[in-house]
Amino acid sequence: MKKPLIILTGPTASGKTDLSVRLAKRVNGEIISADSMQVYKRMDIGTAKISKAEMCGIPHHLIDIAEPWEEFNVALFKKYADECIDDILSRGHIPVIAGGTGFYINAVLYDTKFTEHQTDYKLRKSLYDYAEANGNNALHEKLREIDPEYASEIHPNNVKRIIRAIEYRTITGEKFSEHNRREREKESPYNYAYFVLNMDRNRLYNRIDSRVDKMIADGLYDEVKELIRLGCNKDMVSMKGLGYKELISYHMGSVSFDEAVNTIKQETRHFAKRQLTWFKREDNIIWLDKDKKTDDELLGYIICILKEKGIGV
RNA sequence: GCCCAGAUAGCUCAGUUGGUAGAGCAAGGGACUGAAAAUCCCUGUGUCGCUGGUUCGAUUCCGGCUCUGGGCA
Repeated sequence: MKKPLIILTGPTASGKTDLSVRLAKRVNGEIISADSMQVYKRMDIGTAKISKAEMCGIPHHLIDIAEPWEEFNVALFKKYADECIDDILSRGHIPVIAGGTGFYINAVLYDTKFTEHQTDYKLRKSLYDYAEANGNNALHEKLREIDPEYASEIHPNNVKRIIRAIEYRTITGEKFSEHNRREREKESPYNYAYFVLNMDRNRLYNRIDSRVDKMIADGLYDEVKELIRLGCNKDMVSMKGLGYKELISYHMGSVSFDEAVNTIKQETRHFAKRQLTWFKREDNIIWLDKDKKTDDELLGYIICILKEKGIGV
């Protein structure tokens, strides 16, 4: 008997948070956030983090679990999420994954196996320097020597990925392509329903623009200044978040305030598009069209599907 | 009113010594398995302002017109 799991996601600003709370209430569920930025404390405004009041008493997990200067990644997320799911099920509730990081969702949904090892920053740096000095193609060649399969899949300019593949091979002795193929073949251990919110592109973009304006009005810059005061800098993963990196640039004087805000809007629109690309290639997605249905109707539709699949309810 | 400079892809512009055009950005599409709000890849036909003329052929040269900047009165 597979464990039940509900996933509710969608591009940024599509209205996930609201609907997820209503859904959790309805099915006696608890929410696990799958959001690579909401895991960080002190980053509330820029990540559109849900407030205590908005939670309406529904337990939310994996929010505010790391400091912005701490390391966080998909492997840690997967470990914590697994623990949360077991805990929630053991108490007789249904786990509801809500959040926009498709990569994190997949890790849990397909039970991706992450080996026990630490990131090798020294190796990463030396490989990065190698690419700087000899060109991306030279680094790509290095990968081809140890893992020709992955090398032919990955573009020579995708230095970050190439470095990871070399790092993986160096640390584990296994080819990255082997690992990927093995994990891709996996079937989900869950009896799941994977819902993705979507709406007209222009409407989504307008919502993004006005949400960014609201973040600014709500004091996003003060939040960023406080993070800088605490020692955060642009090289930290947390500070690569939308809204943070741009306002750090403004704070350092490299762009005007208006330019920074416009860049946040632009980059967030690009991000939403990338999220949709991710969801589109997933199997078994159930699309929720916000243009054609109200949230009440969508909720009814979701419940209907959950009943069919025998999940909760 | 006169003079000058523009008018080319959604935007900013390049270009064609006359053979119907191309960059950046935007937009669209895609990849992704320990940085993922990251990283990376692919996609450029548009009455070349309108209208006459020269020419085998004009977006390109010439004239007129319209509009937009700037200058002079």
